[in-house]
Amino acid sequence: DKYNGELYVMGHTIDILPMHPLRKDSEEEKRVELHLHTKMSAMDGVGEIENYIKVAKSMGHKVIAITDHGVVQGFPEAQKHATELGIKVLYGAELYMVDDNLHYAFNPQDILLHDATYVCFDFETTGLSSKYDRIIEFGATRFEKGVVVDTIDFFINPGRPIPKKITDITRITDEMVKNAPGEKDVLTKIKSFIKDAVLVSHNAEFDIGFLNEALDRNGQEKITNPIIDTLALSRYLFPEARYHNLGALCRNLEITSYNDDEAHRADFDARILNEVWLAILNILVRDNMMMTHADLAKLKANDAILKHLKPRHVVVLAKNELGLKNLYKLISLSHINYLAEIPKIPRREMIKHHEGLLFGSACFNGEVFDTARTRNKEDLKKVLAFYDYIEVQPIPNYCYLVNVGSIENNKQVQRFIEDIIEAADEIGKPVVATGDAHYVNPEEKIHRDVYIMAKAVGGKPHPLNTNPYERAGEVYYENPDQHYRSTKEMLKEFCFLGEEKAREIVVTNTNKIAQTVQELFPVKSKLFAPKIPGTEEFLRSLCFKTAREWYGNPLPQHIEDRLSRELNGIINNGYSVNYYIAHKIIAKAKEDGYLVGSRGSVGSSFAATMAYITEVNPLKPHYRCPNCKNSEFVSDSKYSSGYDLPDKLCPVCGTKYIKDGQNIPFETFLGFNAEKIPDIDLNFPSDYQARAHDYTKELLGEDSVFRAGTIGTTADKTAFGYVRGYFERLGQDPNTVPRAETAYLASHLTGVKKTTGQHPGGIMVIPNDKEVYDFTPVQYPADDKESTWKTTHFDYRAIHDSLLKLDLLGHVDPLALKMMCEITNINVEDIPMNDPKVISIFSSDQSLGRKNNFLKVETGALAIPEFGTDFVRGVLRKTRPNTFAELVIISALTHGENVWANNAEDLIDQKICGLRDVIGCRDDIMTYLTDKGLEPKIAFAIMESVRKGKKVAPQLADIMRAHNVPEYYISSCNKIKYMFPKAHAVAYVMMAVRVGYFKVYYPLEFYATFFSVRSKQYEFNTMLKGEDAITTRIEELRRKTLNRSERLQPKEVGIYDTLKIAIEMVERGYKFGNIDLYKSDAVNFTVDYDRGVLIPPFTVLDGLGESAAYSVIEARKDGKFLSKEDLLSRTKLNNTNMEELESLGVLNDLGDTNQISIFEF
DNA sequence: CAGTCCCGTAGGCATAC
DNA sequence: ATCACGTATGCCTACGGGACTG
Ligand SMILES: Nc1nc2c(ncn2[C@H]2C[C@H](O)[C@@H](COP(=O)(O)OP(=O)(O)OP(=O)(O)O)O2)c(=O)[nH]1
Ligand SMILES: [Mg+2]
Ligand SMILES: [Mg+2]
Ligand SMILES: [Zn+2]
Repeated sequence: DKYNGELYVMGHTIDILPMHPLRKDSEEEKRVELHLHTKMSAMDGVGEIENYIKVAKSMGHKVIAITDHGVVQGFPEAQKHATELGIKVLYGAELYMVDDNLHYAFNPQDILLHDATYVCFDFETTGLSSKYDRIIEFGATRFEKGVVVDTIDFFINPGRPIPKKITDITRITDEMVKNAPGEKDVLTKIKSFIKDAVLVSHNAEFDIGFLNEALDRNGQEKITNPIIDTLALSRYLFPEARYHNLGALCRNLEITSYNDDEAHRADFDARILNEVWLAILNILVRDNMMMTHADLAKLKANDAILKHLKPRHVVVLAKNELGLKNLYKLISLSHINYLAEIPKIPRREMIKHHEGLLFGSACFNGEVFDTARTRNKEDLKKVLAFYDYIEVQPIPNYCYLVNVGSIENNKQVQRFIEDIIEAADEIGKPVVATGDAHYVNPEEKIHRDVYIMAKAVGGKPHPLNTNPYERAGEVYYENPDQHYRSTKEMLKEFCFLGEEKAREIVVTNTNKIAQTVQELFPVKSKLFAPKIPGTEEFLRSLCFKTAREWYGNPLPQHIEDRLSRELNGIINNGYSVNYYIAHKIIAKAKEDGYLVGSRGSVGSSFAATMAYITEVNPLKPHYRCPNCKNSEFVSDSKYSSGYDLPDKLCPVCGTKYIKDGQNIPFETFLGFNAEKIPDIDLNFPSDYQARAHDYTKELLGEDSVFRAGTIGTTADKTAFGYVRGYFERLGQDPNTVPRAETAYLASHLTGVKKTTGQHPGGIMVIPNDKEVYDFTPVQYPADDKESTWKTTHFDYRAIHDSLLKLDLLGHVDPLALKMMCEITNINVEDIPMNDPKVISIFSSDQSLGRKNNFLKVETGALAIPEFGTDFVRGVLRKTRPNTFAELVIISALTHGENVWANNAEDLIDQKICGLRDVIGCRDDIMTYLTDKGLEPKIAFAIMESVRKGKKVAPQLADIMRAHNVPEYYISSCNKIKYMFPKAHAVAYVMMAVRVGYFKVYYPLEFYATFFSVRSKQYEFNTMLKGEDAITTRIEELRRKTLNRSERLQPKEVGIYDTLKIAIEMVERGYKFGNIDLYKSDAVNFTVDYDRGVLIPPFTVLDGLGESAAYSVIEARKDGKFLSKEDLLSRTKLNNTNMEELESLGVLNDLGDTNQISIFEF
């Protein structure tokens, strides 16, 4: 397209080709992948577990491991898809292990530190490996009785070229060592210098490793001198410090003689080290003059060292249920006790929890490969001993190290791999070839490339990025190949070992490991409900007590029957504790002066009504007498809500009847036989929610309640951003990339974990006889140690079937109602549900009494919760409801995709149904189908699948047809994407009616509350100016919505929403007053009854937030503001705030400075 | 007095009921 | 190009300004 530069393909005919075949594996005997990352490896894995499993199946693989970075959040999906395809999953994770017991001393001896003789020394070498590299310089100082008595420094010819990298660091060239003696000729010299002194080195394992290796090579004994490591001591002394190199240690010890120009030469470093050691020695013996070399081992480092200890990757696989639990414990410990930006786990905890687990040595970030790179075989074997099996990976997996120059070339990588295998063979540790897969197929490599290029959460570069700081001129090397490899591919990668050896590590050993692992199912389907002695009886008697208070004693038989039946279901299925707790929290909130809103399917339970958990009464429409407890049930099908019954006096005692009953089946909540696991939902005022949550800890104990966790992943918008960033960093303008390509790439980047979070209200309850680790690991949300809640590592869906949830949600409605009740002195319970004027606002705006109608509204539903949007008001306009029952139907019809639009609306338009016979809520489906003669359980199952947006299964649709369910009904079911339970609709209509009551009868209080708690955005100068200004602005914004090329910014949408309510208020004859330094509240609109206006809070101004607003309230308690200067200095207002206040005329009475102001007095 | 850190404010995004 | 589900919590980032620090 020449106009927009996009590439277009014009299709004339379309042939549907067969699916691209999944990859095969031509080897007969299959390998097992023991190291694999899914999208749950944050900002790194791009392979979908479902696809891994499908490809594994296609390749004939029977087993596959899942080992994400530090987490097990991929387990649920893995189990789901593996079960479907009959693949066995090895459940595990790749953990970050640290050694937090520091080795300050080697070869311990009982020598008094304060008067020992020391040799501080340092080597320069050709590289990091004591085996493959050589010493090129030795420098040392000898220190006796408080004075340096000798120093020494000389070069050693390594007999090989010095790598450029080393010359860059040390400034030592081949030329300088050319005439120096060789290694063999200097050993005696070194030994005679150090004699039997205590040796001090910075990173002793490195220096001593080189020395011993050299001695060994030349047939000499290793040294036995006592050794001190100042690197470990640096961590001990400065646990918070990030860096512990010699320069950093000098800065921390305030040693100033260190300088970068002379550093990294053995003579200089040895001299500095001598100073360093003296300083440390002073600190150590200050408290304990008698401290010995051996005593150093007893020093106990602070936990803060964890943060800066280098983590080593270790793969952990669960062999059985015990192992799974131990794995969950390790995951929890690392995310809670040892969290240090990343979840670390000390080796000792690994050892403690080893039972049921297999430890594998992981990738090049594991200690095995590191040891192979830096140490000799003997050390390597010691390291290998910790592991149950040893991993080696294809050479391309290590390319990062070669690219950045840490390893010379692939040949050297191969040598390290061979060394590892040789050492492992000698001590009988099985070696396995692992692929460390990060994506499924080779062509998906670019998806990971995009993530390697992207910044992780917190702005951190990906560890494999070869130009992490985006320096111009530096290279982004090609990233390693890490797709899911076939046996054939893997054998080829290891052909350098010879056919037999390759087969052993690729096929034989991986299968052996897999065989020692039991097939596990981490997602449990059995429910473990909490038990507290006495709660069942408490609940039963509470419910019957309320019932008798309401309906008399003895209870009418059908009420007694329903309550008993419900209570049996509730108690037998383990819900009594949750009912009990919900009851207690609500009682507490009320005691604390708060309202609690009802919500959710629990309103279908009469027992819940009786326990005051919901305001919804699910019984059939009825009257009951508050005085003599007489009740009267109404069978007239005209009334489907008790609130619509005509007023009536009790025939027995003449008292005005209470009207109630919504006709809701209990089964919507729990099913016929507890087929589903509902939660209990409650709407707490937003400012009370946290307290409600805290109270569960008090009631059940800290170890029994956990906030449900959520997993935040990359979705569309973020994915597009990453793709654009990727092209930008490669120097390409992302706007020149075809949109289709960007979209294609982005679509493959979604679902990758970024962070974790907290469920909006869900509190998971752990039964007393279980531990949380029986179900899930725990963590802090977003790994934030300051969080008041620990969260479940798995999200709610994964543990839905095994644990109960209390959903203590936040909502503005109860908060708003409380505010309105307080300023009007009205009791919520006294607000009628059938006030004709109030009900009329849902079909007409007459009762609002407005002078003008700029927006041409036809109903009064604006600003009524869940009814005030353009869409819902449109439905109201079309249906003009005038009963509570109709509002309930409309509530459900206007929530969820394809419920009204493309569905009920069409049926009504085509006169196939009336408003009262379309599917008007979830429960309708079950009731209707049972009436048609379907088995209740089948009717229930269909209801559940419809409300979840799933189509009715074909067999079930056939059953429906067999029972004469019309085709339109089936297709209506199939279109619904989501549907309210009736109980929820009732609860929400109740709230809407209450809010409507205030809107009709207490407009100023209503608008004050609306603007305080609902409005997201204000444009206060427009609001203050009044009707003309508001209508002009609305018109301007509306024109923008109609204009296709222009879109309203989110902020403008907010302003638009607020102005719509503002104009309604103004048309009803009410006004906004100005901000008043002494009358305005910090955050809420208040009513000025004298002037009949609303006084805005300070926060209506953009950029003036809560903190600044409250500071004004505080400051004015200390007396009047004398001047603008005074106001500015006594509050947290900033200059922009001041300017805005000024332009609104709020500061008219104030002079610029105090002098003038005093003068004016 | 410039650099750094922390706080307040706002907006974007993802997830959930 | 969205004639439509509405309302909630929470995490991350950017930015500007004041307090702190070398
Ligand atoms: N508007 C709207 N409301 C929702 C949606 N999902 C849930 N709600 C409301 C209505 C639900 O009854 C209420 C509680 O949600 P739950 O997830 O607990 O489901 P519910 O209680 O209906 O069924 P349950 O028995 O818990 O499985 O929250 C939604 O997608 N849109
Ligand atoms: Mg629920
Ligand atoms: Mg819920
Ligand atoms: Zn009576």
